[in-house]
Amino acid sequence: MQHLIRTFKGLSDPNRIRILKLLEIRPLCVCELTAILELAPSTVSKHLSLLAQAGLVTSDKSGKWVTYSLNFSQDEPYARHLLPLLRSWLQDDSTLARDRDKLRTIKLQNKQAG
Amino acid sequence: MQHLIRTFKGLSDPNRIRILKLLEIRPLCVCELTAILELAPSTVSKHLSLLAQAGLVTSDKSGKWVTYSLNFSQDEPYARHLLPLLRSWLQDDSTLARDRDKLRTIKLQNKQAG
DNA sequence: TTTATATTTCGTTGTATGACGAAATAACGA
DNA sequence: TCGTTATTTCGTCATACAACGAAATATAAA
Repeated sequence: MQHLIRTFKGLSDPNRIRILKLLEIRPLCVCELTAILELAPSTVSKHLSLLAQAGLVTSDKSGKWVTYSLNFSQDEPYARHLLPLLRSWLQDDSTLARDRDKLRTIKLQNKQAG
Repeated sequence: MQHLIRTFKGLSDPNRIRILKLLEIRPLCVCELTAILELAPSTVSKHLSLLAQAGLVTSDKSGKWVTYSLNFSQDEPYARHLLPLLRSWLQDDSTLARDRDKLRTIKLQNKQAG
């Protein structure tokens, strides 16, 4: 029960939904998400930590960056069922569309910087 | 977005999950749920109000009683997809099993009283 | 009509949550 | 090494939420 509650709580915040909808596109590091959401890095990190505890995302550290991805693992049946539903929902949301636009810009900046 | 958040918040409390899992068995009035959950009637009423706002349940007043049911209406796609998932989950939870037992007892009491 | 039952609304209280900034930790680059 | 960048942890603050009891409303029963 507790884990299911944690999972639903993970899905119960608009900024966490924005994060999950961005991770549908590709895995992202905290700094990319921070730039798109325009929240403090500590805030984004906290959200990601909650999503990880809920089993909705996994993290992978490589060098300076911690990359977060959607978690479709067998070990997390709740996430495994809910993430595909979430993918099918909110396809016309304007905030999420703007976030996707911002992701494209940020990607470009990264390529220029790298 | 807001409605999806409301729906997930509706699912983010253990007592509301208990209510939904009881409504899987049959529609129930506030007083039956109050007796099973052993919470104040005002608390149960508040939970049901939140669940109704989330589109997860509907209410039907007849005489003294207000009966709540799971909402599988076309108008509520989130509930329509999430309630069947919830039905498939938590099948071995001991608190929920005790709640189901209590429902059987309460039903008997009602029959004796009526 | 009066009483009892069912439900909701309102006000209060303690706890949980989301936001931030400051500071600690880790790894890269000059 | 030293500074920069990325990330997390900690402390704080304002708001949201779950619980209760008291009171208001509505219906049934005596």
